[in-house]
Amino acid sequence: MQVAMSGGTDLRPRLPLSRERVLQAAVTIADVAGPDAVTMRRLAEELGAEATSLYYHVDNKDDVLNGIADVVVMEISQAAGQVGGAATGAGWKVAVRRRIFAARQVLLRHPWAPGVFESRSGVSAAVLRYYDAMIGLMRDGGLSADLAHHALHALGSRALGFSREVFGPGDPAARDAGQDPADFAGQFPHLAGMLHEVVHDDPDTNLCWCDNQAEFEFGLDLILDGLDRLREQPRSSDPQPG
Amino acid sequence: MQVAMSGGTDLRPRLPLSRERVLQAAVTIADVAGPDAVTMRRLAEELGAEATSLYYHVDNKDDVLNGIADVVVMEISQAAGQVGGAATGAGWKVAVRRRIFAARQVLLRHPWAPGVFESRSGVSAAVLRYYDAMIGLMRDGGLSADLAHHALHALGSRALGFSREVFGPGDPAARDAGQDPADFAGQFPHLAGMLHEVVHDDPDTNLCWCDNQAEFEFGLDLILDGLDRLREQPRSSDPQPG
DNA sequence: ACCTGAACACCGTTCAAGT
DNA sequence: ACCTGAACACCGTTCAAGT
Repeated sequence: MQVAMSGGTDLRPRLPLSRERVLQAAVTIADVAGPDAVTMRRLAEELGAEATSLYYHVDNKDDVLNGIADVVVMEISQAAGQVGGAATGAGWKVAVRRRIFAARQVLLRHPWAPGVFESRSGVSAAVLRYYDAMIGLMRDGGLSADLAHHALHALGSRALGFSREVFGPGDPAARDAGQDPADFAGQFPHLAGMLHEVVHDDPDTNLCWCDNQAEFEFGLDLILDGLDRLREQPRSSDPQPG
Repeated sequence: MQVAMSGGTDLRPRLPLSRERVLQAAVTIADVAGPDAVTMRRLAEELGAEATSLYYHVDNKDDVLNGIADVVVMEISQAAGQVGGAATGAGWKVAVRRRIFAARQVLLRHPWAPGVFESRSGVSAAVLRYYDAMIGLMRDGGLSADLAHHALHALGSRALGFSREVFGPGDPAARDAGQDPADFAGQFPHLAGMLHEVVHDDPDTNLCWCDNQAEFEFGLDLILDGLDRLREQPRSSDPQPG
């Protein structure tokens, strides 16, 4: 029950550090200031300690990033585990869909997480657990082991609730400054034509003129429907080379 | 026709720097030493100059990364432009497929490029040009503007020839060291069961036991086939909110 | 066992100064 | 116009030393 009694500026009792506290602080920093703000020094400051003290509780910065990725994955697993249980037959699709949307919901709170996921190499036990449950749903729904395996690859990051968008975020049409916007239709005729027909002033639209949630659903359903079709009429699910 | 005449260690004529030379050097460094090796100091060393000199030709490091991303995108556009021209009707699918595989071929030479793409925000003219051509193929094939738009989102990074894999690269099943491999089947029963049925000792297999090229094709065809079906029998291609 | 301070090698970037 | 040198603020990480 030790309390810092130094009559200085630090009023907080200074809980002892721990791996969990370090990771939690890192998640908070990423949430409020973005992933680049997660530095060992900033982390230490947030915890009222010195940067070098962190190395007693974590291996290095890479360990911190792996750690916060896992924190989010476990949040995702927990949220996904709370949606309705498995269903048999065609119900596998809605069960998987629900889990994926639950995952997506978690990522809204941690928009930096996809970038950190993609910067990691290898796979943690937390991710394996998440995929294990998803495979279970698919197998219960009647997908073969082969098809479930292909399914995970086809879904890719969508299984975890996100997909990298082709446009942005960022300036919609021009990173190159010296570009004449009036010339847009001349330089990109098909793109301009498409946008002209597609644009709808939706409030949920982002900088790329698109409703990300709707596009995520479209792509996800395209894949899930395709998998369901293969479930019903399996063909050579192992593509021949050549 | 100036040549450095200093009788020092530097024998090379020292071409003057230029944005193009800087970007080319950056691509080379990334190719041989990975993207993290692309630092302003290393870049300068490679060019026989000082780090601070680079700032006369590029804005900052972000500009360098945007630049090398565009170099690769332009390589991709050129390779994709050399495959067979457009086809009408159902031929759109094979035309798009060929372009995407051409893109993928380029990325084999620059395996760091996907990571850099994903770290960029906004979209360059080079990317817009690439997508413009792809939209043209789709519209010629009979896809509506709306469907072509959804298609780009659904393809996501696959349009540029890559997809982020769920597993690795890296240690296949365990980033967490303290894990008993004998317990694998106990902790991840569905995963273990799936792998048991799926594993085939293919030489083209990577660390995740999977043939990345075959999985890429599977996922790509799933999406393209789904889109082609929507082309033939369009339904409400604009998903209703709620 | 847990934390600190000093120190090291390495970043990106600026700016006045050189040619 | 083009390049350099010194300098600054900031990294991740080590290690001997403190309690």
